[in-house]
Amino acid sequence: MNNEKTANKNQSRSPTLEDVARAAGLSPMTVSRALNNPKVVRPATIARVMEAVNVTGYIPNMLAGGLATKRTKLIAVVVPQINNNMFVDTVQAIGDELALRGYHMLLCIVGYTPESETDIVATLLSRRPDGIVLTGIHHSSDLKRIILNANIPVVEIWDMTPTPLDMLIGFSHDKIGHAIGHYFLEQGFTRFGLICASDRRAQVRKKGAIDVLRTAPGSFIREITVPAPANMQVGRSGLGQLMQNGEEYDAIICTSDTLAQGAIMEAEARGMQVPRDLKVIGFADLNFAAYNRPAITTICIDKVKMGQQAANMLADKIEGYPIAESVVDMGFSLVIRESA
Amino acid sequence: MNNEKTANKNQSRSPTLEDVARAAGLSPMTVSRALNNPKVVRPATIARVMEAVNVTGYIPNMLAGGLATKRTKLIAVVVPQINNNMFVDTVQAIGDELALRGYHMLLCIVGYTPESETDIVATLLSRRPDGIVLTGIHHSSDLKRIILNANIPVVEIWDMTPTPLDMLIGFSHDKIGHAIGHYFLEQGFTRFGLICASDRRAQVRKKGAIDVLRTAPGSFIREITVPAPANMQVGRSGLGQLMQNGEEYDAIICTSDTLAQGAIMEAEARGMQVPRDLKVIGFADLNFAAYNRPAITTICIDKVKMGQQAANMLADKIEGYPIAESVVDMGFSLVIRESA
DNA sequence: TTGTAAGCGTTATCAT
DNA sequence: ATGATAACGCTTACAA
Repeated sequence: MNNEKTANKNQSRSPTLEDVARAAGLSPMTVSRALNNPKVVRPATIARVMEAVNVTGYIPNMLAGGLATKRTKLIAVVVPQINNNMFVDTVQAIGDELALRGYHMLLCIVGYTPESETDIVATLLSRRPDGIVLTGIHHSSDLKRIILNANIPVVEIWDMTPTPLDMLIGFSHDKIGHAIGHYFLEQGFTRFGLICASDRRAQVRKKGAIDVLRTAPGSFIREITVPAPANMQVGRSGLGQLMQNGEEYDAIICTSDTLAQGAIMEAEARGMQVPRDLKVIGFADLNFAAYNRPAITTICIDKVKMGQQAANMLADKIEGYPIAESVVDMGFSLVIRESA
Repeated sequence: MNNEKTANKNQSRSPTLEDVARAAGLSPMTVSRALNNPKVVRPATIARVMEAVNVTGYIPNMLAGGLATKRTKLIAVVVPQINNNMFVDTVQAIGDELALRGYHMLLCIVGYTPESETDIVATLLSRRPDGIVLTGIHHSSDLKRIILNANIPVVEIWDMTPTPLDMLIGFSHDKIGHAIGHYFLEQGFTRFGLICASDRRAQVRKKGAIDVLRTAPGSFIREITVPAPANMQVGRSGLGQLMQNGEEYDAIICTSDTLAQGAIMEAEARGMQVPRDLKVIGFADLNFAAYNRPAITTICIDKVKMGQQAANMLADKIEGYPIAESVVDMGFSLVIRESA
């Protein structure tokens, strides 16, 4: 009996290709082909393999597979946060779209000021993902080095630059700031308060707005930075600080809808009415913006589409399809509701 | 010159332990130890290794490592959705806590009615995660079989049963239903409408409430089921349907805050005022509930704590620490605000 | 403290 | 159409 290897193999060790092969009376290689490249194996053989797979309860080991093929069907996704409504739609869209394409999503939530984005990405790369999604375009040179060294497709999202690491889909925070500035200037306002999160992209939006607002003769501009991630409480105290010396404003520009919501609350707590006494504008068109009282005027970006396209750009590149545009500016739209 | 292997190795192939070993003049095994079990190697040797790691730009290959050790430092997380505010706090908490413990999170978003949860989990298991988080306690027998076969720790969340697959942290939907029922009965109401999502857990909450409401003499109860995932629009039309024949209600019970928000809007659109003319209660204490007008009375569960504990139970079990309680009922609290 | 050899479970490649 | 063999990059177990 030459089955010393067969003996005591029915442990809790999970079945391997070899176990399936033995059960089917085939070689492991044939089983592998039946599973991954069925068109090159005889239908009858495939049936035997499937039977054996069911009998054994075989589940492939993608660690071994990935090691051999250098393809993991894994995409790493790096975002600052998901529970503040900013990125969650995009993340879900990425996950959904990747699933359709047969990929899994390794999600890494790093906060707004990761001690070391480089180290985080390095551990992610140790899983040998087939591609990676990065939020934003500002990365350390170390990060750039290791990621280019990894030689995998990258999509940066939520920002805009003509020179991404690899591919990019996003929008221009600077242009958004300009649009907000012009919107208020056209209405003849001159006194502006800005509540800005201590987040690099938020600051660009703020700067863009200020650049425009400054062009108005006799304009009064006061800005304040609050810690990221933004929440309503921080928005309230932001407006409080802007008004602490009795300053009066025509309009308050907030770098997120969450801040805007807080600012509106604070304004009302101080006996003002929005928009009658004060205009407030937010950013991102978060899920509550349309239903707030007053409904929040804001900048809308298509977060779902951004996620879908990011996922597909990655999958396309991984699979060798041509990429029509590797830098995509999705644009944005001003959604005028009640608050401004 | 015995370096035929050394030659033409400076390709774009990413460096391996062997490359580092060669650069450091050590064996691969020593490099491995220096990296993973430094206390058994001489400090001077460690320094040489670190130097070589920097020079080569080495990033470990966890596929190979996991294949050898059968430990992946990967946790699979399965949730229905993240962009409806229901599960996102828990998911973020799981991810954050896992990161602290040195694990990565493989996130799988499956919707409320996955065609085949079993297949989805099977592909997840092919990554050989060290543990898995499942939302809910109702699984097919196939699913149970493959997951028990995989022989890894499992935590089920967001529900309650004395007999989980392995570990469990959640709360009782039935008890929540009861609590809501009693809350309204105590106020002497008799006419109830229920808007329930077509989601198994929501239906249990609904049933729990009805069981209590029925005990009131002369009670009038009307229920309606709306498709999951719930959104505000669906809540609006839900109330519309409940009232389409001119029925009048004292209170509307919604299986989520989102539905409640929609029901409130519809009530107001019909000229009613909440809570004066109609009470509305929701579920989950989603982020907007406290700030809605009127603020939504709801059931609060500690979603963050649930995620943290789920992550830690898993990591503890994986790492061999004892688990104090493998079934944790987190309870819930009734948050009385304005809407009911 | 460091090194050697074998094996983890796949697939690429070459034979048959 | 199927099989044998050698990687893939790491760690376990043992030896030195």
